[in-house]
Amino acid sequence: MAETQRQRLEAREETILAAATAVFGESGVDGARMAEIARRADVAEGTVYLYYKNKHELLEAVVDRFWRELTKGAIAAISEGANVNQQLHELASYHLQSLIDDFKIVEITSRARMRHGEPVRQLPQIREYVRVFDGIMQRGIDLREFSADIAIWQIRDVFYGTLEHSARTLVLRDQVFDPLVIDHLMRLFEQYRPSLETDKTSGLQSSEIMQALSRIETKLSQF
Amino acid sequence: MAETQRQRLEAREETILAAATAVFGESGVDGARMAEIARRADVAEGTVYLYYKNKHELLEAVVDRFWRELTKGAIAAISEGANVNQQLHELASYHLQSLIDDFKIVEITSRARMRHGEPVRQLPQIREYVRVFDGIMQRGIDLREFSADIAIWQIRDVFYGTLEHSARTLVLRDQVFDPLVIDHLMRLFEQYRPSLETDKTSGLQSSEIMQALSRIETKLSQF
Amino acid sequence: MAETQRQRLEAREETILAAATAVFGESGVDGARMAEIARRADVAEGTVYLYYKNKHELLEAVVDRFWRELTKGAIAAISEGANVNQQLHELASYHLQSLIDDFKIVEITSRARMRHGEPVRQLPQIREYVRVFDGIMQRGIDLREFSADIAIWQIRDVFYGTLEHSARTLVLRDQVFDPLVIDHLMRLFEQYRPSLETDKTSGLQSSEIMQALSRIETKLSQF
Amino acid sequence: MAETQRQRLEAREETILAAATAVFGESGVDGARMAEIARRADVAEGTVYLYYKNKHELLEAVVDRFWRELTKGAIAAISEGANVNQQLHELASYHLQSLIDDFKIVEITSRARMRHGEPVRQLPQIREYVRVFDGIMQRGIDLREFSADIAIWQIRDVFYGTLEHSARTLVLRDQVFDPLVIDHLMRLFEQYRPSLETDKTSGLQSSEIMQALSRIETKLSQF
DNA sequence: TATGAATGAGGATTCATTCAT
DNA sequence: AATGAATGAATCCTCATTCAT
Repeated sequence: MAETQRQRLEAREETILAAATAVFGESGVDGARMAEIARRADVAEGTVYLYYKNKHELLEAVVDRFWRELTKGAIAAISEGANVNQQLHELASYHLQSLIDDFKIVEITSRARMRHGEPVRQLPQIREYVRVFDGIMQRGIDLREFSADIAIWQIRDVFYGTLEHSARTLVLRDQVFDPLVIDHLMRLFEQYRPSLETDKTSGLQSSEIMQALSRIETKLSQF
Repeated sequence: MAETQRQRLEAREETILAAATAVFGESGVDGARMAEIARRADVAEGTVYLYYKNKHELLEAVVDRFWRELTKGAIAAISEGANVNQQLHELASYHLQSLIDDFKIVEITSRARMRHGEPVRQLPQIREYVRVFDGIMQRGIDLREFSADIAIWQIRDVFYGTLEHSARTLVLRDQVFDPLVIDHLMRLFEQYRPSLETDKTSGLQSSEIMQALSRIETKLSQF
Repeated sequence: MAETQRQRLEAREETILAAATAVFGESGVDGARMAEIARRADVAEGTVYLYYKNKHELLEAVVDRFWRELTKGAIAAISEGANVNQQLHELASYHLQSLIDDFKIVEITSRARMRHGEPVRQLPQIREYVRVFDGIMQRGIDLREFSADIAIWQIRDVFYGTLEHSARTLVLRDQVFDPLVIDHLMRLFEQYRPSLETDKTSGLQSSEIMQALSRIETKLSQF
Repeated sequence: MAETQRQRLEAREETILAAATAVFGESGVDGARMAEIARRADVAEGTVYLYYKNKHELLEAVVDRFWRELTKGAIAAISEGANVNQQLHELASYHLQSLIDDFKIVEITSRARMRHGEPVRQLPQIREYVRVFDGIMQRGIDLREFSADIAIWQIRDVFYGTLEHSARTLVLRDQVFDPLVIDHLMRLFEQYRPSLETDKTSGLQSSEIMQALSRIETKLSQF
């Protein structure tokens, strides 16, 4: 009984959060109406305030949930056994698709960072999400797939920056996911690989090619 | 006399625009109060409406001016005689610094794109600004400093995306211009240089092989 | 309970409507302030908008109610069994008194007819009110108390026109109901009674001759 | 020169008045914009205030002019030598047509009567206009064309009330001048004629018929 | 006398939040 | 816990009027 009761509450909270996410996404922070959120969640206006103190806290919850879900999805999207390159490819694809789907929420995120008009450094959920990328990169370095002297934070800016900008471009043009974007980005990452002597002398036996082939094998082994 | 009169009007319009830019930048579109803008421009509220029909048109004017000025500044920042690499370096530095200074206006730009709630494809001023980058890249290709087979739009996403993301990171951490960001970005662009001699000797160029492999991977990932 | 709740809402709506009627009556449409209406109804400004979408809809409701009540009152004022003359007398008295009491609302009525700046032909409530007069007149014709060849719409203009003009005159002079006005109007209506016996004996009825002459005059005046 | 100067000023005043009349007529008192009036008069906004202290005084001037012109027109419309009936016919026709043309100004008249929110008894210009009707009626009494025991003010209410109401009806239905309205009204006035013995005994030799014939003769003599 | 840019008070309307039921 | 009617502060915009030129 108590269990059922609690479950009902949690389900309702989730319903409200989903409705809020949709409305914030469609109308932006200031365009979103608490009444509309309540209507979509099929609860009374006052009920929303039983779960969230005010509009800003609801926004925070929406943003929080969004990045948590994004993190969960990212982890799920990555093939555990795959090599670093493959994983980056998967993460990039997942990120680009997510941005295309929910660009508005990402834009809104900066608003949730505000506390009394002053910006808060960084949301912990985003830190968590970023950690997925960082983990892959670090593993790449550990596995000598990436040079040890790269600065992950710089590459991170390239990775997420490029994907965000690409997503915005695509969304503005009503276009959908474009694999070329991912391919181009991944090719860029070749630069971060450690330079091997063999690389420079031979044309075909380069490690790049070997790596690409290994990724393809990995992929094939998944069927 | 008539000249003086007109100049006074233009000066006043500029004052209002500057005040609006500041207030929009500090408070965002919906947070900005017309009364505050008027106060800062030291005019009556009604006066603002003599120059701009409503808040949204004022916003459009602000955004328009911002990108126009940005374009002017970018062109001025680029050394005409310099080589392509140097020009890109200059543009990147200028762009990063501008973003750090006026990040909010960039964020706000998307709001100015709205017409009757519906988004407009692209603002002509931004197209103009982007053309500066495209021009340099095209010149790079023409001068054989870049491979002829690169897609400028993809590189553009990397360039602007990385700088925007870096700027946001820096701003969030209250940091200032970091030359490392530029250096890293420029090193990344080495990749777009034409293949080296060794590549040209082997019948099948490694980059072509890489591209073919990439296409295969893409295809595979779609299953 | 639910009954009580609904009653409370209806009572409140009525209170607002009454307050609005008073304020519109005193200050005219544009002179009326929503804040003043709310104050008189003893509700918050926002509350008015829960019941009426905007000022114009409130005005429409006020006008609608006025004419409905007028119709109700007119029907109540007429002695059902009385002869046509008596009924007309009662209606005229009731109408004159109503106009003296609420002249401003009648004047305002034309404003409620506006939709998007364009006038609407006729309000259904007024049509309903006018039907009371038309009914009596028709009954008078049926009962041979009035000639069959009268045009009700013309007599209607005389009836309401005279009463309205008289009411305006009285109100302007701060005077009250004057039974002379009614008596005079009723005496005028004698004219619409069927021709007397003497008329019926002559082959060509004098009224017919008069009508023919009148048509000739009309024709002549058009040159 | 001084003459020319004064004429120029008077012409300008007249232009402004004409523009104001048009705008007040189209948009009503509160709907009328001083800027629009100035625009139509082809003067600057401030110039209007050189001629009229404020909007209300301009309104008063407009109404004043309207009724003055109406009086002038009415006097011109009446055939000096004609008999009373004919003159009433002419006045009624002129009044109905004027109302159809400028109904809005008549409605607006009541607004010009306001002084500090309190209504003023009656405008002198209207008194003047009404005198035209009264004069004809008095002459009718003097010439024994009307009974001596009628009350002119009561008949006046019938006359103007009927015409105003008819005009409103016609305007609302987008119709034009309808001679039937005048005919009906004039026939109603037969009632005010002194009752003659001969009237009641003979069917055809009634004074009414004679009078109508005399009106026709009058009319014909005008060609 | 004429101009028209500038003023700023005023008002309709919205909507986040509260609270009696 | 849930409701939704009520609140009223807050804000964009209009426009009659003024006044420096």
